[in-house]
Amino acid sequence: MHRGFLLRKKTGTGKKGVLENLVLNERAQLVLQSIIENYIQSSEPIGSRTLSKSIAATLSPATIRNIMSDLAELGYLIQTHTSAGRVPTDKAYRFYVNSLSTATSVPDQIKQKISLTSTEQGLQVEGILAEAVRLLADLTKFACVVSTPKASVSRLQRIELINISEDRILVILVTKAGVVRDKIIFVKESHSQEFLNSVAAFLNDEFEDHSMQEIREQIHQSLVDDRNRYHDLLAHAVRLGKKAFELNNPGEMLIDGQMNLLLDSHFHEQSSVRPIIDAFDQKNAILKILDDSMKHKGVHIFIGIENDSKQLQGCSLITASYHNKQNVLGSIGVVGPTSMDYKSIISMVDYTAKILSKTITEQSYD
Amino acid sequence: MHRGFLLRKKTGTGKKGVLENLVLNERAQLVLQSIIENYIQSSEPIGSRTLSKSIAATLSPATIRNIMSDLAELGYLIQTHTSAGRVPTDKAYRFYVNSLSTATSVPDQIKQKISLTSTEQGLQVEGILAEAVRLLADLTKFACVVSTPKASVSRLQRIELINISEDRILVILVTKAGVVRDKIIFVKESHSQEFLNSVAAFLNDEFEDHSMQEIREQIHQSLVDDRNRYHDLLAHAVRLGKKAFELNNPGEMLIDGQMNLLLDSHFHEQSSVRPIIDAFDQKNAILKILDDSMKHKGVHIFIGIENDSKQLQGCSLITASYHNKQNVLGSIGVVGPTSMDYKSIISMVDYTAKILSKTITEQSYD
DNA sequence: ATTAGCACTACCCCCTAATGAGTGCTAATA
DNA sequence: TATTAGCACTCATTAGGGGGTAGTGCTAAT
Repeated sequence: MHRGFLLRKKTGTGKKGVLENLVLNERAQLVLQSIIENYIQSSEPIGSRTLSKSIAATLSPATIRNIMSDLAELGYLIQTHTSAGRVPTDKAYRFYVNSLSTATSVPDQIKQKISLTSTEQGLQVEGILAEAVRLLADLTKFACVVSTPKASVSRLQRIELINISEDRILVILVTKAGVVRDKIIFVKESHSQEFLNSVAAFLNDEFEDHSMQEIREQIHQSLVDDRNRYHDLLAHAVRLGKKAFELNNPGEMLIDGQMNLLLDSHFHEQSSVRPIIDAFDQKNAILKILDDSMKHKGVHIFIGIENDSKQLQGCSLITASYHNKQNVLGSIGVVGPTSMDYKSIISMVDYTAKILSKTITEQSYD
Repeated sequence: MHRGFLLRKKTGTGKKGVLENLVLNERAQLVLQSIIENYIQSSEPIGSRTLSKSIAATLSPATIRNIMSDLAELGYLIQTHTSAGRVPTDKAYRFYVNSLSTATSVPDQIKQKISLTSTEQGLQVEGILAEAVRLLADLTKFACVVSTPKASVSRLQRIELINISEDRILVILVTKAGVVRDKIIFVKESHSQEFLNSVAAFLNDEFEDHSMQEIREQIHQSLVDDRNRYHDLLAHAVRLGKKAFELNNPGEMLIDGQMNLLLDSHFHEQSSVRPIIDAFDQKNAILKILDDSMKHKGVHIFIGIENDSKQLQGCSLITASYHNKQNVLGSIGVVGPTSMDYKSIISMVDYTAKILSKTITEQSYD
């Protein structure tokens, strides 16, 4: 048993023998990294012989075998069958991405392709997002998702109330971020358009530039506080406003390039893609990841088994949030095989998110 | 050569020997129909022995072989190789759907599933369409498409102009059909919101209930006719109106269930699905079919080679238009293999389109 | 600590033979 | 004359067997 030589004490801790407290020595790291990179390219099990050729350091196949054997014991590699080469585990990919210098930059050639033309066309945010997600899907050849701006953080640009029938009012909300949302609210009594105009004018006056969250809170306050009860316009404004600003839309997301997954060579069998497709249909698992990724800056990586959702444990997600001048609005991400080329995909997602932020900021309404 | 017995003179024409003028005799029709139905179920070549068991009339395999041989000569069947069973051609499917009694009704069990709940929720038309297309995709297990209401035929409910920056105005158009469209127009001079309000009020007054097409024509007329040139408000209204009503959106469509195609057993090889996926991405070929299908009532069927677009010649489309009280708005359809179960799919598309029409009519703004 | 050498494993590819579902043709039959 | 039984033939599919190969683990030598 020669496991000992492969490990090295973590600086600072004196513990020994407990695997979790130990760190791979440099040579083992090199071998592991090399296996991963080879596998990402070929998506075929890597053997000691192949590796001894491609690796920088000159190590004999036998030595590599020993190292590999230990790496396997530590859970970084597995074999599909006894006499097959080794395949990296999710733990290995995690090691790999952690060891990546975060500053991989996108090749100029690709940078040129990442540009969003929408602004000139006068497209809304949704259009820009659609373009971004399609672009990223084309570039990465995987499936891509983007969450639309969170309603709660966006700030009000304008509200319009349109009388469409006895008991229905069409509400149109325009946010500073450039999102137009419409919904219908039902009312008991009929209102004239003139009256609705005054209500809208009042709400605009009162709430322009406030976040939806704030607005909801203030309206709630007004309802508790009955000072306004006797002022007809105000009372109506508050009542209609409550309905109008009631959150509603469960958070949307746009998807593109799902097909890429099915056509991708990394997913040899269709059965492995099936759960992922289902996750796309149900949306919530992916939305949750996108939401979580809004909380911290930078690129987020979720590798296979790390995902809470069982359906997503066969794939990896790479996400990055986008923002305008004031707020983080949502996030954009790639869904691909755990054996994807993390290095380049990470940089593409990062760069695309930045361009997306820039484009949206430019065309925000303030 | 015993081709003669299989054919029967078309009633009324005396011509003979020209195949196109002849019609299959009843037994041949029965055999062909049986082959098609078997193939639709199994998607495997049908042999004479298999058929002689499943067919209603008692015919020996040998007899069936003779008939099949003739059907093959007439272009209804092909063999993948010499000693394989027969597979129906697109011509056969055309014969088959033409011979279907148009009045196949949907089983109650499925009828129950076809219901659009959106109305209560106060969802817009786009939401209803999204729900309809998803429903149909789930039901048929194929890909489904629906075209959004044509801008040109929809009638104006309301227009809003919102000043969002020095040189940009957000235009919101609400149509009677319940579609809310927004776009940004660029202007040279800045306008106050009050001014925009008067312009909007004028446009609403003038054009409510007119179709977009009409509005565009009338505005065009006003521009030629320079009567209004000296009236400031009018002049601006016409100028802004021109931009606002300029059609732009190239006709949209919603897609769902693309994945079903890739997972479907009828498309054995992925390569055969590829062109169809590409057609989805490019949209125009499918949009054209949906547009065409709006011109006539009822269900439309496009089988394989009948499609103008090469990409779609490997699949069949079944479409039906939907409408509100006044106008045909768009159409909804299924894209599947040429060997799909036409009987049930046709009835599902038909029924879904009807429910869709009903739902949209109910929530139209008049 | 590293490496060379060797026995062993299991997949993959190719060849072959057997199977079987299907055809077309011909002669017999009703 | 239309139908059917019989038969030879075709060809995809499957199973089995051997050789090749890429890989492993172990041991002994360096």
